[in-house]
Formats: sequence, C-alpha cells, structure tokens
Amino acid sequence: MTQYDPKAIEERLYERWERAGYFHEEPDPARPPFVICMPPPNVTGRAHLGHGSTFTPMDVMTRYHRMLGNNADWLPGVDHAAIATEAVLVREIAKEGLTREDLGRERFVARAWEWSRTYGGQIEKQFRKLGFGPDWERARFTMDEGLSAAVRRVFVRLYREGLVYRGRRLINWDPKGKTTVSDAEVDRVERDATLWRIRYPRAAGDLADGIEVATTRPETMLGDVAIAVHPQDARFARWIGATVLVPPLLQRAIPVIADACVDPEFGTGAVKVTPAHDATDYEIGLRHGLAMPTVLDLRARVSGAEVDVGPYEGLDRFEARRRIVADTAQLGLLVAEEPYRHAIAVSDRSGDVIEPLLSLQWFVKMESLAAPALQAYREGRVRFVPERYGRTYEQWLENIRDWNVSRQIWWGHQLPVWYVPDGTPVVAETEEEAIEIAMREHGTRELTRDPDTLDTWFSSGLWPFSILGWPQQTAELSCWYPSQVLVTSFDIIFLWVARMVMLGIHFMGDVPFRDVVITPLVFDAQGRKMSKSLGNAIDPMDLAERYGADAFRVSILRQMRLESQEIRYHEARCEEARNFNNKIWNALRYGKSFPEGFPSAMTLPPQDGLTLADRWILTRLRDAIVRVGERLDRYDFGSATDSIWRFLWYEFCDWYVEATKEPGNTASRAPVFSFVLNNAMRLLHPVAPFISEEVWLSLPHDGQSIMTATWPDPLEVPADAAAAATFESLQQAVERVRNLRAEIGLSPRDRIDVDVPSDVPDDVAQLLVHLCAGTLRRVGAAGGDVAGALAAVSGRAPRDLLEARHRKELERLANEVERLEKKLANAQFVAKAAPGVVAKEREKLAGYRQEHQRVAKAVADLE
RNA sequence: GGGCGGUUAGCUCAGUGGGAGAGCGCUUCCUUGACACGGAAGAGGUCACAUGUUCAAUCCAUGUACCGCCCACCA
Repeated sequence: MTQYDPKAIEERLYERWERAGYFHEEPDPARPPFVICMPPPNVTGRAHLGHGSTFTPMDVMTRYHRMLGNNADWLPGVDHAAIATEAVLVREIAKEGLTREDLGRERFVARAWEWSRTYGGQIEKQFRKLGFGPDWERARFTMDEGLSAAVRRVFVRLYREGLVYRGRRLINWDPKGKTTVSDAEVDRVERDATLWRIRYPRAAGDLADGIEVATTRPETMLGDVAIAVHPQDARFARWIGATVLVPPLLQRAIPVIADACVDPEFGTGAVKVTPAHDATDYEIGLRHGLAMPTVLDLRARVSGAEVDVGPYEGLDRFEARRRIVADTAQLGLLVAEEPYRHAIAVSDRSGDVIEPLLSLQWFVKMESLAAPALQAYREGRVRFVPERYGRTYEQWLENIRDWNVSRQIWWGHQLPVWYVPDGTPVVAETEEEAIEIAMREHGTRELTRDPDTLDTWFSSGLWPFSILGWPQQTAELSCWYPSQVLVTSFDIIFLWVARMVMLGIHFMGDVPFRDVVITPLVFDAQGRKMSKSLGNAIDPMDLAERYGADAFRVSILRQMRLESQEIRYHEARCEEARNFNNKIWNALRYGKSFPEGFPSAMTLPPQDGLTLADRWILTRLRDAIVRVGERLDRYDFGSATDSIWRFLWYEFCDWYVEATKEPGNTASRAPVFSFVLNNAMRLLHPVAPFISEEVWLSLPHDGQSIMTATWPDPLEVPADAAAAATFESLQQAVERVRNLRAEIGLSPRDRIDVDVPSDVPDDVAQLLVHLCAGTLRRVGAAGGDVAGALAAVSGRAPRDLLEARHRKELERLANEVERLEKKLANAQFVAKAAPGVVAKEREKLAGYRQEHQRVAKAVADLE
C-alpha cells in the first residue's frame, strides 16, 4: 500500500485514547491549569464548518498544553437551545396534527427530553470523528439538575439584589416563534418596502386641511397617540398644540407635539407616534407622558383590547396594513406611495419580522453588571485576540440596555417565580421556599407558577462556573476558575461572551477567562455565507470521511490567519492536506525500509558521528520547535501549522530524506531520521492527532501514546549553525546545477559533470553530486570559505549554453551592484540610515562584486 | 450615520521600512531504489489609486475608489 488510509486508523485510535482516559483530567493545583470551556453546541446541532474553525483550535490548544505538562482540560457540554429545540418539536407534533397546547406542558417537555436524549448525542459523535478530545467524562447539559440549580440560584440572587425585575416594556416579539427575543437576537436586514404619506385631517368636515406624515407601518396608525414634529421646524410651528384625527377611522383626535428626535429632512418632517409598537415612539411617549395602547396581540393580529380598532379587529398585521391603506386612499387621505428600501428587524432564529410591542416581562438590569465587565477589559484582565474585537465588546457594554430574559416557550428553565392571587410575584429557588415566603409575607399558600422560561443565553452565561459545580465549592471550581482561554466566533461576543464576563465577575468575583480568541467565520470559495438554501454548504463530516479528520483539521487551520475575519473555504485545501498526510506516511515507509532498522530507543549518535545533512536537519528541527511553540502561544494556528508543514515537506522530505540516499553515508541516518520524525510528529500532534500518533508509534518512542508524550524541547536538539549555513550554500549549488541539467535537457538517468573547487570538503562534494545526480570533477581552489567555494560550483554543459547562462547571471549581478553602489553613494543614506543597515548593504555589495568577478572569470575561461 | 476589516501572480492567500513569496492552476521533463495524493525545472505581479512622512515605502500617515462585516430610534 503506497497511500495513507486514514479510515484504517482514526476510529481505532480514538477509541483507544478514550478508553485509556487520556482526555480526562483531575484538578491538580501543583501544575499550571489550562482550561477551556467548550461553547456548548445546540442539542439540535450538527457539526458544520464553523466548528472546524472554532473547535479545532480548542482541541489544538488542549493537546498542546497537555504535552507541555499543564493541568489541561477541555470541558464539553451541550446547550438545550430553547427556541430552536421547541421549534423542532412543534414541527414534529404538527405532523401528528397536534399543537403544543393539545399535549400540555408536562407531556410536551417530556417529549423534548426524549428528543434531546435521542438526537442530542449526534454532534458529540461527530466531534469524536473529527478527533476532538474534550474531557467527555465531564460533559454537561444546560438542563442538567446541577446546572438548573445554578440557574435558579442566580436568578433568585439577582432578583433579591434588585437586578432582576418585572416590568411593562417595549420588547421584541417574534410572531413565528411565538416568543419574545432579546435585542441581541434581532438582525436588521435591508428590504424593499413602501413609504406612505398620509394626511391626518384637522376635522372630519374638511379632509383637505391636515398634517402629512410618512410611515412604513400604516397598520400601527390604530395605536397612534400623537404626531411629532421638530420644535424648530417653522413649517409646523402653527400645528404644535393642535389636534388631528387618526385615519381611516377618524374617531380619535390626537395632539401634534414637538420633539427634537424628529428629523425635519426625512419624509414630510412629521412623524406619527405609536409608543406601543416602535422603539423611538416609545421614547417619545415616555418623554411626553402619552398613553401607550397596543393594537397588535401576541399573534401579530389587530386587537381592540385597549383602543377601538373598528373593522380591523382580528386581522393579521399585513392584511390590516393593506386594508388600512386602501381605506385611507378611499378617503383621499393617502397623499403618496413610494418604494422605499430600509432595514427592518427580523428574528435571527425564525427569520420573521419582529413586532415591537409593550408587554409585561422579566428583565435583567444591566448597567451595574456591565460596569465591572468594562473595567476588567480596560484593565487588561480580559484580552481579545485579535485586539480589535475588544472595542466591539466595549462599545456594546457602553450602550447596553436591559436584557429581556423571559420567553414564552416551554422548553427551558422555567422561571423560579410564583404569583400570589393578587398577582404579586414570589421569587424562590424551590416551590417549598416560595410557599414559605408567600405564607410569611402574604398569608397565602395559593401560588401560580409563571409559565415562562428563561432565555437560553441566561444559562449559557453561567457556563464557566456552573459546569464546575457552582454553587457547590468544588475542587474543580477552585483549580479551574477562571479558565485560560475562550475560543469563539465574533457573532456571539454580545450574546455570550459579554454576559459570561458580567455574570462571572458578579458571582465568582473574577473574569471567567483571560483570553478571548475570535476565530474567522467560514464562507464558501466565493465569499458567500454557507447556507442550506444556497446549496453551498460543505459538510465537515463528508470531508473527514473522504480525506480523513486530520486532513480536514489541517485544511482549516492552514487557512486561519491571526487578524483575518473570514476564511473562504476551498475543498482543494483538504485535498492538499490529504496529500501532506500521504507524504508523511510515505516518509515513514521509507524510513522503515532501512535495512539496518530503527534503533530500539530514541538516541542520537555523538556529534562527530553526524553528517552535514544530519546537522542541518537537526538545526532546522530546533528552529521549527521554537517557531511552532511561539505561534501556538500567540494563537496563530495558520502560521503554526504552516511551519510544521514546511519543515516536514520542504526540509525533511525534500532535502533530508534525499540526502540519506547518498550511498556509503548511511551510518547515522536511522537514528537521526527517527529522532527528527519523532519530534516532528509531536509538533504535528495537536493539529493532526491521528497520523502523528500512528507514525510516532512506529518510531522509537517513550510511553504509550503521543497524547501523553512531552512537547519537544529545543534545547534537547543539537544545533550547528555553521553546518546549517554550509548546507544552505550547498542547496543553492544543487539548484544551480539542476537548473542547468534541465536546460541541457538531460534525462534523470544521465549524470552531469559537476565542477567542484578543491576547497569544498569531500563529504560536502559527495553529497552535492549525489543530490544533483552528477559526477564529481575536481577543479582548482575557488578561494574563500566553504560557502564561497560552493558558490563557484557549476555543471559542465555545452559552451554556448554556459555562456548564455553566465551572461544572464552577469547582467543580474551587474544590476545589483549598480543598484547598491548608487545607494551607498547616496550621502543621505550613509548618514541617516541605521549603521547596521549600511554595513549590511556594504556586505551585500561586496558579495555581489565577488560573484560578478567569479562569473566573469568563468566566462573568460570559456574562451 | 458611526466603527472595523480587505484590495499583492489566472485563483486562494502569506509577507517585510532596505534584493516581491507560497499553494493550486499553467508550460516542459521524469513512473529514479518512500510518495504521480510524487519529483525536477520554468513562465507569470507598476503589491487598488493619490498625496505625504523618510536617505529609502508594497509595508507608516492621510485621503479616494471598490468589496465585505458590525453597530445605530431616520418614521
């Protein structure tokens, strides 16, 4: 078999790791902690490419820190995803012709549990296939009893501190999801709409005399309580204080008022005010003490409960809009109707148009929670990578509004709130406690529990401490809070990150994590969002199936750049990564073919037993170890992966492996080859866990698994800078000769005569001719050091070819010399540039001159 | 209306205040004793545009254009 087959090993290795308990860790105060809380995927979720870009880095960091010997644990879990799961269930039971209400709360919730248990484990299975190795033994579900207890404790405490309150406020109603949603869950999308200009007449007798307003939402006219104009707008000065009639019913008279938030430039300069159904209008209503009647109910239908809505009662909001526009036109009060494109609010869950309406709901007061979270950021106790996302976080917290946390769905944490008969709420962690309070304070034990549940993000916000056992004081909590790093994508900085920081500080007295790494979003190759409807979604499971989990991981990591906000994912990247794995696999096969076999333990020959190539590859290995570590420490996954890739392919395979094929120079190759590959596999392990393990186990190694092996130590790798420099000169010489071979058109079987100056040492000369498939011919000393002598190496070729080539080279060198001479002749440059820079340029010039001379002499010798 | 990214080879993207890079694609050659999911060689770019700072700008600053994203109460 000459091709690597990931399927043959991945599943087997993962099972072994899990069985051996390598993913599990106990809190150990003696070692530095390295803890990551997994952002809990939705119980309804399936792995998608976004998990590739956020979860792979978490796995990489955990594996890396485990190898560094830290107390590393990656804490997994699943989110009950209230709205999403409820929507799935409502669809399910609809197939049976049932509604939620038909089933009743208890049976509905029971079905939700059943559904979660049946399908909820899917994504965890998928994560295993992708090689993700969190501490599964510690997996939690946000609806677990422990986590639910934490939710109740937090809610009750916030209530008693006055930070949770019930109030009638303008909220975002999602008619399709039949629940409120928080401001953070509302998206704005540009849509084509209509802007109507409507005249509100002063009196029913003269419809021509009136004030014109512009609106995109005629159906809310039924709830209008005023017309507002800008106080300095001369056009309307005479109108302020007047009353007009609301079309099309013309039954209610409303005042014209002045408010500075009205933009005289927009529309007609006058705006209708419907406080119960628009955020701006609500503010105006508060400022002017206006009535705030709602005219749409929770089904988004017109409702006359609070104000007379005439014949429109019960109509759907969009139908009502059509009818009201038509009726207004009939009266001659529709002045104009023009197409208008603007941003409207939609629910990010259901996609339905959000209906702002006044409703009695529960809120978390944010201001006093936000202040310490802002301070923590400003003092650098929470750090964002890339840094710019910190400003996003900061701006959001600075402008924070109270958080509506009650939801009108059944799947989730029911509010720990009961009402006594007069409607006063009793907030308690348990029903027993609620009864006790009710008896004590209200003299009744007759309680009705609030049917609402909490926003999913309320429980997610407690995640970093609730999964560690809070409110119990556990060893996990004391060792692993705060965690070291949170990895997530920027779209949930508000929904989740900021809330965790606020609640973490409030309840734990410290931030929940120090570093927040924001990974890029994944788009398709054209830069479009991946979506089912576009049909451009790529399934990571499909990629892992076809190319292997390692290839998928490497493909996505290599496309991650520290500062970048998006990845345009190309499947070709996965293919390349698969090829890379194959390359490694075959390098191992090559090593296994050494007749002398690998040594039994990982040891290096003594320094004087090392060849030039050995010294070079060891030096390069040391550099690679340092580089990869530095880059992982900076969360620069793309560049870390790239470093390993380049080392293995372009240095180890392309040069070192070829060098070991030099006949008669094979004494050190087996130990050096296996030593280098063993180290390289440890560098590779965090990013490609499977192949690195399989290869590592085939080499001399210590221990049972690469997972528990130690991270390579650069100081344990002997480096030889001088030998490395010589090897690099040799590489250049080899490339020159190969180029000449190609120009001559020599077939690989034909050897080329190579002129090597006598001052190139024998071993170097032998390796040189081996690497360019040449025959050694010694020529006179070139003078200078070995590097200089290597620069004089040339292949023998027909005179005219050599001459053309030399002339081209001479021209290039002459240009360089001229350029540098001019530069150095510039007094300004010599005077003002850093001394080091000038010296370096002088050195370069000398080098080019020397080379020029040598090539010129070669040309002369041809004559 | 604010804020943030991006613009470098046909494509996707690295990169650096002092000689423009990779992968894929393309051309030529090679089934050489690990690998054709491979190897060797090669063609291909006024580093978006303008101005400025500097001895020196693809890199720093300012502005412009185009692309993308986030936030925001213009109905």
